[in-house]
Amino acid sequence: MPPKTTVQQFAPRLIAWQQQHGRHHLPWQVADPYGVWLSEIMLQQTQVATVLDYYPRFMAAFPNVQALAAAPQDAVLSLWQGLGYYSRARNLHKAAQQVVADFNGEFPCTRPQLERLSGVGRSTAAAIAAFAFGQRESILDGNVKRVLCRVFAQDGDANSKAFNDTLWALAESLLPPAAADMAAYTQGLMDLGATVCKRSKPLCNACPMADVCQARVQNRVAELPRKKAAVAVAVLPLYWLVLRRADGALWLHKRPQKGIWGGLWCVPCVPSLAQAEQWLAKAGLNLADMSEGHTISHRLTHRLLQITPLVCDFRLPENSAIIERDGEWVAKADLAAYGLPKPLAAYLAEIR
DNA sequence: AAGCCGGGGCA
DNA sequence: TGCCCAGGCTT
Repeated sequence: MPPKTTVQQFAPRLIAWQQQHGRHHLPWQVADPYGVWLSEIMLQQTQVATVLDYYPRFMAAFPNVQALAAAPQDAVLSLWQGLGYYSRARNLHKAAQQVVADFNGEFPCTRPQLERLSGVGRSTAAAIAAFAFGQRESILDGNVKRVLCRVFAQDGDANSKAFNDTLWALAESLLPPAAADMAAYTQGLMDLGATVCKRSKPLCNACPMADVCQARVQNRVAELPRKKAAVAVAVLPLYWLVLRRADGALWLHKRPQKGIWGGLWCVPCVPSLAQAEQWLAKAGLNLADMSEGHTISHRLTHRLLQITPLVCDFRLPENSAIIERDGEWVAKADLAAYGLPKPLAAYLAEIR
């Protein structure tokens, strides 16, 4: 049981702190639920600094939910290029169509209804409900978990449902009573975690909770929240078959919606030289036609891709089976309209 | 409950 | 290099 006084003081202190020291000029701090929703999706597992780069371009291209719903998926994915977790973009697009079709083009205002939208879970739904509609719903993201684990000295297995449920219950017990405070309160949770109660080197001297923070009292700030068990990083070889026409056009195909880089456009991609050979044979080519580029290391959260480009500058054989395949020649000038995996975009920029 | 999904910031 | 970030979906 957390100390009662700490629970009582949490919200008013946080709100006062946010108003004085929090962030107030982020471009998505608007009344428009569409803008709030877009920012929340972009900010999933992505830092503010990164989103600041993408959000304005996306809003300019799709200023409202109707525009987004009507766009082709590739237009959405190309604007998402480089942000990662591309299922977010696919779900975002789908959710826009849900809002238009199921909610008459108006965002729903309650958390349960918001959770029906693709890509919107409990925390994101709560954020939209709180920011755009003043609903008394609590978020629980990485920042909030860290703040709560410290202020209330919560020591548990971050992967366990039981511990997660405890944190949800704690978060809800802390909500301010007044709807009018929900925006500042919710923003305060995020701001405190991001700028003061940081993962490493937290600025406890600047923290409004310093005198009641149980982790601080117990001298356990550095050990809470407890780290998750480390995930093994698998090293995976990958070969890119870069087929380039004399005019510079590249052979690309749209990747399946599921799996890595889902829905993005990419050069053919195989895990072994044997499979590269098989693929090439169907296009009337073989490994001897390919020149090997330098290997690119691309690290994801849980895997390390070792990508070796195999490049062929060739004139397409008249009867090559490649023209029967699921893919197309893409002119250099048109590449910007195609969402590409980050390392491929970087590689293509490098070889021009 | 566990696995999957990108890319980047930071120490 | 390891860890984590305004998480959610699938199995």
